[in-house]
Amino acid sequence: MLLVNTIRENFELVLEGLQKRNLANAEATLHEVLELDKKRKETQTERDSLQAESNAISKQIGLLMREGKKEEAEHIKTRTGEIKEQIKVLEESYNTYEADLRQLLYTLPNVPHHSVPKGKSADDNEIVLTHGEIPELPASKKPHWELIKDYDIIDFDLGVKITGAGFPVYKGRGARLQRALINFFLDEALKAGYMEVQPPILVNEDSGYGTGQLPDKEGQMYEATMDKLYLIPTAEVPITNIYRDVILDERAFPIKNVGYTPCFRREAGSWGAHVRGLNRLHQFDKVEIVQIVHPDNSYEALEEMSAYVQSLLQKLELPYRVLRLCGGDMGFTSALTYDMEVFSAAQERWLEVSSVSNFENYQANRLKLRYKGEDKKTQLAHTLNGSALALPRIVASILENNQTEDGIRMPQVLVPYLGFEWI
RNA sequence: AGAGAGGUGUCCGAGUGGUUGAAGGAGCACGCCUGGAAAGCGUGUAUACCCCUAAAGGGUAUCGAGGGUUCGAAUCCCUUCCUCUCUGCCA
Repeated sequence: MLLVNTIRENFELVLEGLQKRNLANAEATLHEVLELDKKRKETQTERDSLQAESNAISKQIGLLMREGKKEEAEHIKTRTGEIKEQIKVLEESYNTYEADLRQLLYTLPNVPHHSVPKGKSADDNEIVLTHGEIPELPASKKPHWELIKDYDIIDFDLGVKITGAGFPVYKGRGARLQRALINFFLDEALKAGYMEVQPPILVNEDSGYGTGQLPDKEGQMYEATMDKLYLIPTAEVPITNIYRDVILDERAFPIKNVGYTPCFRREAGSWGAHVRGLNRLHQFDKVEIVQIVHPDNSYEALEEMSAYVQSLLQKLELPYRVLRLCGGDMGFTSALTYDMEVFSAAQERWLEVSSVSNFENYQANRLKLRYKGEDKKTQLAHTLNGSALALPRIVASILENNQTEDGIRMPQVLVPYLGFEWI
């Protein structure tokens, strides 16, 4: 959530930023925010002074009662009646202003970093770099959805039987590959200084609001309606919410957490020609990294996270590219996002396997995640997160890129985790 | 799931309607004391919003959350969440 103060003090910058996201009516909305905030303040000032008067009278009554001057006390009481009426009216309009303001702020996405390119869709994303050789595959090359059948390692039909489409069953070496990747990712993160956490994979409403899945995106999440809980779409939700309503000591920075969780996404209406096999699932595994840092260091942290994710891809010997997302393609809450895409050589497509974002204080504002520095002032922290990594597309590209006439070669770095070199 | 107890500031802990943002203690910070430290003494030690601001200062709200009674609520009533103990069930 954007800060009203930021909007007031940097109106032009905020406006420019929102326009980069192609937000309709940005200027009018920002003016409305300031107007509502002004009314809110005026109402509060009025309400508070009446409340102060009322409190003073009550105090006086207390004193009179103690002195036994009952009649005088009764007399003063009559004055409080009308004050209370007025307070009630003001209170109501204050609440309305505040609710409207909040409602409006929820509709405003984060202001993009100045380096974010303009653009409307994924086509306008900027390719920052491309790394690695695209493998030459035998003429008999197959996409992963055929390979998994040939080698009987991932079974979509079984998943349909048990649950439904998009819930595959991993079997044998397929299951072991999953487990190896999870362990590899977690171990690497530990080496990079992250603390491992195992959060719940069901979250409550407050957590949904904290990281911005709610309101408006409940359609993306599976909901346990009886208990009003949501299955997480990403570990970002529970891990970042660990720090909801927290005031950190500045010395605790940087906070680096890593967690493995399954992720659940309804993906309503997003199925099409390009989502065969492992390209899009309702349930998938992901290792997520989260950092909470001092505002001065968040872009440094973003670069560090980007480099870290790239190091994983390099170790897995996968060709990849890094994109800087344009204003039109960036997530609602992000200020700057790098997407990492691996080349899956049989599909001949780039697949997004990680998205690393700096949210600056946008999430922190909703989360009330603050820190206290040497000057004893409490200020909003900056939050970042990234996938490191999402498994299914990594699996897809490993299978496709490493296929040979004799089987599928596993990346060397995974062999100690797998206990085998070939599928 | 049933019965009971309870949720107060960083922590422990008092407080059953009237200058209570909240006694007392611990911790922490700063200062004094000391050769240095401990002890001791002193001062300070929440958050949000608003007013006024150069600074200082002032106001409102917050004692799990929400609502109610009252001139006035940490204290009374209702709803709800959570924790603990016992019983039941169970990986």
